Amino acid sequence: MKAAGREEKEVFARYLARNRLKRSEQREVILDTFLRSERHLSVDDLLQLAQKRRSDIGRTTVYRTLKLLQAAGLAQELQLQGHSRFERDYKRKHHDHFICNSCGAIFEFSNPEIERIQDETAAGIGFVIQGHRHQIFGLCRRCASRPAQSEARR
Amino acid sequence: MKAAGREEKEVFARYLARNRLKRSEQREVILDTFLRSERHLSVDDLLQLAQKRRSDIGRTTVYRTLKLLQAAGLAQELQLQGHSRFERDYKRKHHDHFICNSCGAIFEFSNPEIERIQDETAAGIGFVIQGHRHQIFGLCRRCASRPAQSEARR
DNA sequence: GTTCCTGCAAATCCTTTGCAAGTTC
DNA sequence: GAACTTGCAAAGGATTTGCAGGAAC
Repeated sequence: MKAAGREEKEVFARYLARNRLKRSEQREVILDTFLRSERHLSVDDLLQLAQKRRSDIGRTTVYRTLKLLQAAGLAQELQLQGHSRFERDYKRKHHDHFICNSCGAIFEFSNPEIERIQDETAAGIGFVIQGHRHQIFGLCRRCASRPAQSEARR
Repeated sequence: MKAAGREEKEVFARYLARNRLKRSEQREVILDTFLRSERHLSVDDLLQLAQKRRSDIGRTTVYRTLKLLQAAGLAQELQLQGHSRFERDYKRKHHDHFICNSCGAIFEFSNPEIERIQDETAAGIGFVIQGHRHQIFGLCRRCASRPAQSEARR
């Protein structure tokens, strides 16, 4: 696989150009790593994966690059309980999350009905929606069926 | 007003007894302050209000007491963007929140339809719901109507 | 008296910032 | 060469923990 997220890379390049920022190998490695991962990555996950490819990448750069990716509309931050995770955001339709308290797995879901009700409720009180966060915690099928076993990995 | 949350105070007393914990004036002041406030308090809000009544109450004690209140089912933590706020939880029906990005105001709402859809969606993937968080960010009616004015207070 | 509480200071955890050296344009 | 990046170390902010003295039971 060579073209992992070609479109996103172009978007990023344009974003950098538009803001008179420079490309760098670190940024490219981080973005490519981010795009190749399907999971919902924590900063540490991303740092470790990126370091496999270029061991001198610093945590600071990962933080900074993630900020850029968010600004460019490529990544979205998921603020969970104590920490954050990041997921791809480019051309993805809006969705919410189920999060397993036991194994940490994250499942996405979306429901237009819920969105509609939200919009209507907001309109009812004159509230202008700019964003929202809808997370459902509990046990995934696997963890629910094998009760008191492994604890969270977080 | 004398009986602010009499029921909750009893619940707390029972919680302490059941866990072989002791009562203290600090805990009582903090709980009473918490119960008298209608707002969604931050730790600092609560600390300041409590200190008006007993100036030597420490921030640490507020944190610790809030933990107890949550364990006793009296308070619930609302994890917002960077910080947390706490609201009463005893015998309150479940609800979600609209949060104004500009003035920080918090409005509650609840909608059984949304809950139902959540439950059904969860059932569909064998997910056992233990809790959820549904927050909608944006501008409240007041802030939406007077555009670029005051910034968040947070 | 024993056990629990409290406040302070120190320690954590996660994230951001200052800065000197290295890169990109 | 000017402007931007990087990694490190230090700084921040929120919350937790260790501990000695004080209160509750």
